[in-house]
Amino acid sequence: MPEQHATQSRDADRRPTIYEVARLAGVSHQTVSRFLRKDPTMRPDTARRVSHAVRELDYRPNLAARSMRTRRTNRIAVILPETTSFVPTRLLSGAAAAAHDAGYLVDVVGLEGDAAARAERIGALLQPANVDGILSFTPLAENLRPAPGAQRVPIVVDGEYDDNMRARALLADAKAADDIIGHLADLGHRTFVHVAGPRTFASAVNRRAEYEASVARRGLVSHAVVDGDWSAGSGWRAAREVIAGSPATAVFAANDRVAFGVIRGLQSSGVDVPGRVSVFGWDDDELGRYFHPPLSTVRVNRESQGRAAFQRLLSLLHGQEPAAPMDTAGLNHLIFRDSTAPPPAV
Amino acid sequence: MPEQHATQSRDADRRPTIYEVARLAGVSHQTVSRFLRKDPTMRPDTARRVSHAVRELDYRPNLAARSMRTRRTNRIAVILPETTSFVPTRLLSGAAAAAHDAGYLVDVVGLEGDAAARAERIGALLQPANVDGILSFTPLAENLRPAPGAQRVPIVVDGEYDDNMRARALLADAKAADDIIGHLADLGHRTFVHVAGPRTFASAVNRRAEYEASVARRGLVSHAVVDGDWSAGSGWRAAREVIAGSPATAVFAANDRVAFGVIRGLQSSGVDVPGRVSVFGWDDDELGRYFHPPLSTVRVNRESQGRAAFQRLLSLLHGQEPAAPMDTAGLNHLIFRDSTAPPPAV
DNA sequence: TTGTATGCGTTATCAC
DNA sequence: GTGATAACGCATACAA
Repeated sequence: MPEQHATQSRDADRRPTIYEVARLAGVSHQTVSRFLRKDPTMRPDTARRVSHAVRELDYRPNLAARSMRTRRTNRIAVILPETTSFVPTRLLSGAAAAAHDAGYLVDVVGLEGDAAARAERIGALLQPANVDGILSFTPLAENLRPAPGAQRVPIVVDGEYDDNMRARALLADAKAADDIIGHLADLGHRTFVHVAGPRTFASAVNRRAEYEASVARRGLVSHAVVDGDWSAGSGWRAAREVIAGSPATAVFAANDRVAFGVIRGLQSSGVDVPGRVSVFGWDDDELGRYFHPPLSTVRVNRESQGRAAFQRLLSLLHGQEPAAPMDTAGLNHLIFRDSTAPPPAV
Repeated sequence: MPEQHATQSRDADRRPTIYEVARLAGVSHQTVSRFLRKDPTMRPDTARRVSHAVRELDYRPNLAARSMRTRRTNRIAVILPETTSFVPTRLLSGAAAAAHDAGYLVDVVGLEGDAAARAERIGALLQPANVDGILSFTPLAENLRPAPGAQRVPIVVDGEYDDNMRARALLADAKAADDIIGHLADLGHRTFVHVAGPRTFASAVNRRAEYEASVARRGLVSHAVVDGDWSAGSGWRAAREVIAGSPATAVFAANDRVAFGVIRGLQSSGVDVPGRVSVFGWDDDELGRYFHPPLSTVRVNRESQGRAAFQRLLSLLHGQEPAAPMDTAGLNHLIFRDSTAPPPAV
């Protein structure tokens, strides 16, 4: 026999539903639903009664039930790169904060070590019924891309251009990378090395591409591009194995951590920084100010980059095209300190 | 008129449900449900037909519907400290990976700047109907603690002892902090300074408490405890304003980043490290190996700490008491490098 | 071994 | 302005 919602008291260990609220307020559950949806066609008096009952029972909506009916989850999934040792935390913070502000919950999904069971679970998660949108901070493998015919969940991959070649962070990144090379060239440098980040990071891939493009455009020489992994160790090794003793006089490091390793590696090889080799970092890690020498770098507002990424997703969710390319100024900002100087006189 | 699930074709832009699968496989939706739940009482032939239909339609379960019926969400919420500039990422990675392995999805919630709307949303999220458990990496304010009479969602606050005074990570932390003081005391140090982390981090609070307890136990002198914020800057300021010129000969920094600031701050004041003052860090940040001098520190496996935190939550979810205090060895490991040495001869 | 009926908590539709 | 009723997709109880 179907339980009568409004007449029978429910188990004590269960959260109240709109039926309990309705009973207490002396209205129908429907009216409670209206109240929760802030329906303006309610008599103020009724609203007050309902409101009181809601507080009295400390009612909280059941999100699953709501989502089942509305076909909206108010959730987004954020996909993180598989490198367990390095999470783009500012990006995540920014995106999560923006998502929360917009009323969205955030599911985080790591892509590390895809056990079959986890892959299946993630596959389920990324369905339209389970999540409204996907924000990825790592390039998506084919298996996660939308299936051919399937209707797709809106996806934004941070660090990839959209169909109209608009991606604020990317344009800013490209410009900054180009500016770095330009700055070093202006100082007189001709031969460069880039210590790159892992290819699972869109930012690393794009930075590397722009480095190569910029050097080529300017008729300079790229002595080498060394694969790195964001670690100081990779910078250290690049310094000792590739840079020291090479004709390169300027190094563009994928980030400050790598730059730190490069500097220390060069110093350990008796190579003066910046007397013999200049080093440029990226991220404006606070530590850079305390390095010896203080590190030239790029200040990136990753928080707002994360927020911007979510905003792009939000536009998609609203069915709008992402807004026109946003103002890119102020996102990245070059900071010149003592790790860069003119190359030694020939 | 109620739509007949099995007879009528549904909108093309909707994911298939078990009804579609059932129709294609020529069975009832119930049988499909059995298949998905891996019910062993199925005839292999039937299972094969269903399995085929599932793949054919690329069926994925609707998590909301499932959770509404089962009263389990298979989700946990992870609460992060409000400091937007610093997310305990390894902890998060470890916890998220463990959660995913156990079949749980992870919702991240930041506690930063609680606008009313966000607070409400978070309040909703943390209901039993919406999440099976809560894992917090920050001490919980009263407003988030379970209401008096309300049945509660299992909560684990990493860095807080449980009712039986068991918390693997904590015990390990306390031991390591005590070991640091012991090591420095063995070297001959008598007067100490601790540069602490922010009080919104349980780890910082506990580390500080253990520092004070250990110094007192050993009859040593704590010249000062300086409030810091995990930043190199806070270490730098502590060094120049408090440590340099003080009688302290040993500094226990809340983490490596702070330690780096302390070292550079001391050096900038003409104080030799470790000749005049020894500095001990915490975290074994890779950069510490490249510091000048290389940094003595504590290797912490934050990944496994995160995993352990989730395991404690999982025990609660299974209705078990958390297992007996786990082996604490191997979680923290002191690393002695050149930033610590005997104090200057008196 | 498989099928039928029903409820989970919410919102949408349509009466009144 | 408010109420009755029907789905949403799935899993459980029970019947066959």
